[in-house]
Amino acid sequence: MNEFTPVIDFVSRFINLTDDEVECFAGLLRTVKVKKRQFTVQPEFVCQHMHFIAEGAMRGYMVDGDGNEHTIALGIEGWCVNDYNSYVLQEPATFFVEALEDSTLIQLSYKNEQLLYQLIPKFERCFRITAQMNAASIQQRVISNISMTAEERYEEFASSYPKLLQRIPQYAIASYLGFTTEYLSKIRNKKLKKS
Amino acid sequence: MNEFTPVIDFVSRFINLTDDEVECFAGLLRTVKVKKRQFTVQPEFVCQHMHFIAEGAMRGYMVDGDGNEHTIALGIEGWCVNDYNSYVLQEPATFFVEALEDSTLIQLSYKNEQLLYQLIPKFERCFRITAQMNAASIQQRVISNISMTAEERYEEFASSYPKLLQRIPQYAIASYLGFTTEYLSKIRNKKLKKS
DNA sequence: CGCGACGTTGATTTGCCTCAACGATTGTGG
DNA sequence: CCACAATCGTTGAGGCAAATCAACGTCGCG
Repeated sequence: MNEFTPVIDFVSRFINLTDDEVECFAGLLRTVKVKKRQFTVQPEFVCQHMHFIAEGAMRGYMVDGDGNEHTIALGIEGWCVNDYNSYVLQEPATFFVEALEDSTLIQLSYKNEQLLYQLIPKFERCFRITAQMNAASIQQRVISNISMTAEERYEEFASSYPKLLQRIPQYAIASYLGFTTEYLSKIRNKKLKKS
Repeated sequence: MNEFTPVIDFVSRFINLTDDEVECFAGLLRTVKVKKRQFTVQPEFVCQHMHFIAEGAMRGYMVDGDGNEHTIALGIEGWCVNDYNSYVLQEPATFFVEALEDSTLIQLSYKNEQLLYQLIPKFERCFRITAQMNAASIQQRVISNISMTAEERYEEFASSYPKLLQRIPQYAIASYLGFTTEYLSKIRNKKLKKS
């Protein structure tokens, strides 16, 4: 039981690790604390680390030509929020990742990830499975975006992620679901009247 | 050079295989031919295979409560179209995958994929990389959906996938981009007048 | 040939955006 | 510790992008 327990528990859902392997893995990790509003990823900079959220909440978003923000990803404890394109291909990032609260992150550098595959090859398996599950869940989001109205997407979000609904600010949820904060406000208002 | 060359070339972009390994891999593959309008995936049935398109075109789509079709994925030679959720988790599928043309597919069964990981562990790496790239590209689609207008999405699609624009029927493209065929028709009309 | 699949066009409607103004809350410097 | 600003959410009026509905032309195919 140590600072890295959350990640080790997560990984253990996909592969079994010996005590030695756990120690080796932990040796490649680092804990970092970030303050609310601090960035872990910024456009133009190559994303050097995966950040597993041990405590706190993060948000990934882009800013379009009209200055509108669009939330690409949201996450709390147990999730990773990252510009995968940038990290995987080691190219400059195209969007921001920002802390919504003071947070504790467990970071694995790109270099150490490559080292990890050499030292303990079964981690390829672990990250294959998580990447596949991740792809599947993003595909779900595409389906929601193209097939549901704003109100339906809000309903789905509210029932799928009640915890996020409480903790994440409205503007982040609205831009995640693809509409404006004003419209979100109207949806909520409408719901209240119904019940 | 044989029937499986397209897949082997694809895989070789990510990992190096010896001749023995190529032979072993090929032993786990099968070629199937499907006719236009034939399904390779259907709701309620667990998706048992990955299908690499050697020749032809495929389309994944769902039908919503109002009977409207929504295209989730499109693919031609060199792509895979699948219900990843169903395949990865071995759960019943939630949408259809259908041939848009008479097609030749190279299939790898779920069982054989697991076997492959035991026989040649570096395939974990290959599928990790493809899954990560897949996740990154679906994430791009989410960004387009939430940040661009219908017309802009059509423009982006047309310039990114000129080949698909020629080969894929309009109704499939429209429902892929998240609008109606009528509206797509109007966008095209407008473009013609401009030039 | 005749039917079904596919695309087009026009009239009307609507879901959601834009803009603007206004409380409530949080944070910050004097 | 208060004043003032910034952040965040709400409300309303008006506008536009895209949907809906309906009718029609065209092609390919059984």
